[in-house]
Amino acid sequence: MSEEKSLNFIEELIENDLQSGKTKTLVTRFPPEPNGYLHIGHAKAICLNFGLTQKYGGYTNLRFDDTNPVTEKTEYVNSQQEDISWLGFEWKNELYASDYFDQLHGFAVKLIEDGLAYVDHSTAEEIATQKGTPTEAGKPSAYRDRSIAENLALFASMKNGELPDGACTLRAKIDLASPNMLMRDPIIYRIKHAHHHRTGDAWCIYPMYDFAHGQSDSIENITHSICTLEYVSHRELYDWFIEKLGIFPSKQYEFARLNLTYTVMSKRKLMQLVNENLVSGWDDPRMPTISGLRRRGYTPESIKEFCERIGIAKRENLIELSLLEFCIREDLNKRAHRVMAVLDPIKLIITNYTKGEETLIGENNPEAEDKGGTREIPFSNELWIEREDFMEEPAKKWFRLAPGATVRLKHAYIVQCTDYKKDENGNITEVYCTYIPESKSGEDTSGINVKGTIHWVSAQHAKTAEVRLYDRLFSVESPDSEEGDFKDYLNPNSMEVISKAYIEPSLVNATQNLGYQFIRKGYFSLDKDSTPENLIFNRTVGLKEAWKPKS
RNA sequence: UGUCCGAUAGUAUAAGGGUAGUACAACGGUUUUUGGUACCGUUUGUCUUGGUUCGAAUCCAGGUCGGACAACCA
Repeated sequence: MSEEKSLNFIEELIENDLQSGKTKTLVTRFPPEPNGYLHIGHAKAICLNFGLTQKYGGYTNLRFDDTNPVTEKTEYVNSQQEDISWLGFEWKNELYASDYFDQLHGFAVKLIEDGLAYVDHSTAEEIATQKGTPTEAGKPSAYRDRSIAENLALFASMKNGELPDGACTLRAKIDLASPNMLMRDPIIYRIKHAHHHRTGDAWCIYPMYDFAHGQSDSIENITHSICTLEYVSHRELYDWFIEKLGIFPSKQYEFARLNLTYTVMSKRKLMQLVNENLVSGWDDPRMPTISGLRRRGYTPESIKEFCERIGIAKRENLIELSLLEFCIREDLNKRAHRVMAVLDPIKLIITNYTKGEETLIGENNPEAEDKGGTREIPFSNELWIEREDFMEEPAKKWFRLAPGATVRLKHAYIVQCTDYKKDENGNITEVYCTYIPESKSGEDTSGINVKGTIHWVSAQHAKTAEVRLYDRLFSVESPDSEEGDFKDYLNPNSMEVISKAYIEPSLVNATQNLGYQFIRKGYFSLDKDSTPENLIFNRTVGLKEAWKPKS
């Protein structure tokens, strides 16, 4: 019974630190920059950071890494908080790197006083060329050896707004010959006369990421600062600042970020899709954003399960979208109510049904323990059925309707096709059947066995809805690694809108809190823009398809 | 040409010197009033060359391949 789940490398590290006493209380943080919406890749990091402290005790802070006022907005702060909460995680403290601007400024002054930082008036281009290349050492700036007093005065005038943007920067004095480019006197403060979403106009100098992140971790006593692989080379700098400043030694650990097939994950690219109106917004149901997935009908549980299954490691990875789809199907299979909707209708007329109409009862979910309760489904002699459920000349192993064939109408009777009509273009318009009265669902005494069951909606009782069928956003597995512009690989069929689908009447009471399975068609959820007058359903994911007709 | 990180089925992820396992995918079957679900089964793997060892995915050395690093972004 003790099937102990293997630990990922970060859990191993933490268990060691806990056992050795190096870590007393585990403290992690999730540190988004509020310059975009969170996506499924962030969800992986969120699940990791919050999951770790849930598992081992301790707590997780939410800290906005807001050191670049020109790209950051309160709108993003709000959306990011909403997404994390929706996933079901609670942060201990809501913090901002900007809370530490005073302390960070003090750290910079200390570095100057210790002869470890200097004000550089070189231009950006000069700094770039002086930096050398990975195989070639950098050269010192002409301003590298200014006196401490001069640096202090200059930094003060930077802070006091006496200099325009770009006039100079504050640089750490480390090692221009380091094989690690980040150690070649990195810029730690730059002048930006910009309005900050929280500090307003209090500052005109802002710390760089490398001078803010580690120190913020340290201020918060973060024990394990977990980030993605691209920060590996920053770790040396991270440790250097902490050591020179003599502050709490937070430690940084890196794992491989999530990549998903048929999508892109960089905030820059997602922003492009939004800005160029290639999607309807950050929460477009085709977007890999948390808000997009939510609108698409994904549940928090399914996303967390996905993050659990993909694992944590240091090797680059590209996860197949089918795994995400598996996770949402698995979850929705347990909870979604089954209903009937016809997306591409043709009429089915039952010629021997003389009762006019009757009310049938259907279980909402055969997979749920209580069957999800029941609902009433009106039945009559004229129904809408799916165009694809009738074949004039049936394929091999065809279980659905065809001339002479019998099928079960879900929750209702067995019918046999007697005739059909076509329009001048050869499209089927009507299918005629006779029904077998004693084959009623639940009280079938006909003794007839049919292979196929199809869904339907009573024509006179049907309601209508707009149904949006979503598919993968890109038509290639890895848009990032294709030649040219990633936008050239957008899937032109990523959204198909069915403006008038027929739905069973019970769906007028649909809510956004519940997923629905349109029987045999897939899982759907009510869109946030849906109104009682104009119902809108989004296809979350199709059902797994096991059969495709072969000529 | 430098430094750092990595390499296990199609995709992910375990095995921490002793039988290469799990999930998704694919394929086949049983059940089924959803061609869904559930259940059963099948196929497919340790980058390479040496070394250490009774024994190597695991330890060591070389190679190969992939990724990261030269923003006043994070």
